[in-house]
Amino acid sequence: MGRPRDAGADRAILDATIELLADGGVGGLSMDLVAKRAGVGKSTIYRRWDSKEALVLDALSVAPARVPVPDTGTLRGDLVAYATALARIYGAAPRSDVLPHLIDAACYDDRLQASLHRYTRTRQQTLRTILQLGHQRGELTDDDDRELIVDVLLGSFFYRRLMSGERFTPRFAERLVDFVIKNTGR
Amino acid sequence: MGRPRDAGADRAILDATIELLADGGVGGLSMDLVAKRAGVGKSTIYRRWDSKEALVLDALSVAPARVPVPDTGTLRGDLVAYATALARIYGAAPRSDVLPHLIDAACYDDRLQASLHRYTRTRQQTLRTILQLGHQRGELTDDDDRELIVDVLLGSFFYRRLMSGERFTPRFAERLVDFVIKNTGR
Amino acid sequence: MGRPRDAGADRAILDATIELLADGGVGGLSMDLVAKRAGVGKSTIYRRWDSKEALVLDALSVAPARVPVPDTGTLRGDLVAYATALARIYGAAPRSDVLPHLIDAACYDDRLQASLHRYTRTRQQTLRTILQLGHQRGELTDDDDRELIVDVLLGSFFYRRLMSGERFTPRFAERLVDFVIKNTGR
Amino acid sequence: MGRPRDAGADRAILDATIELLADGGVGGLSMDLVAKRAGVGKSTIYRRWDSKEALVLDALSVAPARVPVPDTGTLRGDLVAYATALARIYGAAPRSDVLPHLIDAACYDDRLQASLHRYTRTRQQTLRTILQLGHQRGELTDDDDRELIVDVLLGSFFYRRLMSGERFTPRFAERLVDFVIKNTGR
DNA sequence: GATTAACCGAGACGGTACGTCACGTCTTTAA
DNA sequence: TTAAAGACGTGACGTACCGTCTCGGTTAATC
Repeated sequence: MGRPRDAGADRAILDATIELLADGGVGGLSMDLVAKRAGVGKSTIYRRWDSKEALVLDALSVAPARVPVPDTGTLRGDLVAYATALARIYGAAPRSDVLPHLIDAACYDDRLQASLHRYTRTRQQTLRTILQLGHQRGELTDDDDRELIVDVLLGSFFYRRLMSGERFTPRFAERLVDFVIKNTGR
Repeated sequence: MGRPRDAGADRAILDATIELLADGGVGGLSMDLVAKRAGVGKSTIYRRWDSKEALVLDALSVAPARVPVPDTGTLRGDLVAYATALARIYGAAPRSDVLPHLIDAACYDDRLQASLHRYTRTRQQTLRTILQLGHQRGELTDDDDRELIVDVLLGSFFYRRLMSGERFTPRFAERLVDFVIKNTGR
Repeated sequence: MGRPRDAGADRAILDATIELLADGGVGGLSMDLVAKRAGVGKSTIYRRWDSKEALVLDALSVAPARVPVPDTGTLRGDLVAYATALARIYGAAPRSDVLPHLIDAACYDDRLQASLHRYTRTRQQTLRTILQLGHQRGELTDDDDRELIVDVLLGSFFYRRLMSGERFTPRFAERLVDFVIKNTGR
Repeated sequence: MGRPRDAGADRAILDATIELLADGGVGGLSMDLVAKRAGVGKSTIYRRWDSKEALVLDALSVAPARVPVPDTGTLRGDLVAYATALARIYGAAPRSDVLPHLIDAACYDDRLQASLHRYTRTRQQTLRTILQLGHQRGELTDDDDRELIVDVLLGSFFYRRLMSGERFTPRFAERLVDFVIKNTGR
C-alpha cells in the first residue's frame, strides 16, 4: 500500500547520471549532484539503488550498445570491423572511463559484482552474434571455440586498454583476428 | 643540495603500505595510517609520491613476482602450470584486490597510468620467459605470436576475473593454452 | 525546508568548546577535538560557524558575565570594586587567554570582527550599569562622560594587561577611578 | 672559533620580514618565505630568533616611530594632534595588523611577552615627550597623572580599535583629551 | 470521506579521508 | 662554527563525499 513510486523519478535520476558521467566521468559524479540535477531527494535515489556504483551500472545498462553488428560478408571481415570499432569507440574516451571504477567497486560488493557480470555478458552479445553468423556460413564449426574467442578478443582489448597500455591498433586487431580464427573451424 | 632524503623512510613507508594492503586492501589503507605505521610525517610521503595510488603501485612493484617460472619440460605444460598458478594466486584474494583500484585511478592520472603500464609489462616477464624457453626448444618459431600469446592469456584471465565473472578453471586454462599453441610452432 | 538543525548539537558543540577552552585555551582546541567530544561530525560544526574563532567567540558569548555588579553604595566604591574584580578574574588566567587570539583573528575576518565588537559591547554592560546607578544617585550628570569612562577604564585595563605589561594593581585601580570621576558629577 | 656569523644576514632577514609584513601581514608571512626572500637558510633565522613572533617583533622595533612629536604650542593641541595622527596612521591598516598577533603569541611565551612590553613602552615615548613638554610649560604638575594619561590615551585607542570597534574619531580624540587634562594640573 | 502507509523534496547528520600548510628541528655539504 | 639547502615529524586545517535520518507534505489504495 501507500503512495506508489514515481516512475518519472527513475528516468530523471538515470538521465542526470548519464549526463554527469558524460562530462566528468565517475569522479565528477556525486550523489548530491545527481539528486540536485534530477530534482530529487537523495533518499529517492537510495530507495532504488544500493549505492552510487549500482546506479552508475544501471545507467550504463540503459544506454544502447555502442558497437553495431557489422556485415562484411565474411567472419574475418566482421571480426576485424568489430575490433576496430571497439578500439575507435572506447579508445577515445579520455578520462571518462567508468568501467574501471565499477570493476573496482564490484570487488567489495557482491550484488554489484553480479550486476557487473550480467552487464559484461550482455555487452558480449554483439560479438556472439557475429560468431553465430560465421557459424551459419560454415566458417566456424565447434561451439566451445566460440566461447573462447569472445574471451580472447575482449580480454586482449581490455588488457591492452587498461593494464599494459599498448595500443590496440587496427594492425593488431587484424593479427589478433587471424590468430583466433586460424585454428578454428576447418 | 640540502639534507638528503632518508632512504630508510622509503623502506618504512613501502613496508607499511604492503602490510596495510595485506590486511584490508586499498580500502583499509589511508595515508594517515601509512604515515603513523611508518613513523613518518604525511608530508614525507607526499614528497615522494603524488598520490595514494602511486604509492600503492610502487609498493606492488617492490614485491617480488608471485607466480614462479614453472619447469615441466614442455611449453604446453609450462603454460598450463602458469595459468593454473595465476588462477590460484590471484583467484583467492577476495576483497583485497588492489589492481582494480589502481586501474581506475590510472584513468585520471597520466603519471600513474605510465607506472601501471610499466608494472604490468614487468609482470609479463614470467610468461615471456616461459615462451622464450619454448622457443629455444623449437616449440615456437615466430616472434609476433609470442607477443600475442601474452596478451591473449593474461587478457582472458583478467577479463574473466574482473569483468565477466566466469571462473578461470583449470579446465578452461587447458582449453585456452591448447587454443593459443595449436596454430603456432610447427 | 529539509531536516531542521538539531538544537542539541548546538549545545553539545558549545559545551565541548567551553570545556576544551577551560583546559588548554585556544591552543588546546582543535575542530577535530570539539567534534569528537561533542559527538558530532566536523561538517556539523562548519555548517553553523565559519571558523574555529567564530565558534569560540560564540562559546564565550554564551557564558555568563564573570564580573558581577558590585553594590557598595557609592560610585567610587563600585568602580573600584569592579576594577579590582576585573584584575582578579582576568589577571589570573595565565595561558588560557582566549580574547587575544580572537582579536587577532578578527583582523582578517569581517564577520568575526563584527561578532567581537558585539561581544565586547555586551561585556561593557556591567560597567554601564554601575555608572547608571551612580547617575541615579546624582554622582554623575553628563551622559557623554559615561561613554568615555567605559573606554578609559576598560581600555587602560587591557592595555596594561596585554600590551605594556604593567600590573593593574588595586592601587592603580584606585588612582584610575579617582582620575575618571574627579572631574565628573558635581 | 669557527666561522663568524654573517652580519649581513641579520639585515637581509629583517628586511625580508618587513617586506612580507607590508604585503600580507602576519598571515602572509611564513619562515620559509622569509628564508627564501632573504636568501638565507631557516636555521640561520632560528639561530638568531626564538620564533616567528620574536622575529616579527624585532622587525617592528627596528622601524622608526611612525607618529611624530607634534608642536602646536599647547598641551591640548599637541595631544589632539598626536591622537589624531595615531588614528590616521594605525586606523588605515586594513588586514596587516601585526600587533594583535604578537599580543596573542606573547600570552604563551614569556620571552616574547617581555619583548612586547619593552616594545610597547618604547612606543609610548612620543606621548611621554609631549607630556614632558607640557610639564615644562607648567600645564601639568603632578608626575603620577602623566603615567596615567599615557595608559588612558593609548588604552582607549587600542580598546576601540581592536575590541569594541567604535571609531576613534577626531571628535572623540578631542573629547578624550579634554577629559584627561581637565582634572590634571591646576 | 477518513485513514493510512509509503512516497516525495530538502537538507542536516556522523563519519572518514583527503591533500595542504606551517611550524621548529635536523642533517647534509661547503666555506 | 656558521652557512644554504631542504628533508624531517607533527598536527590542524577546511573540503568533499558517503549513506542515513528527519522533517513537513503529497498521493494513492483501503476502510
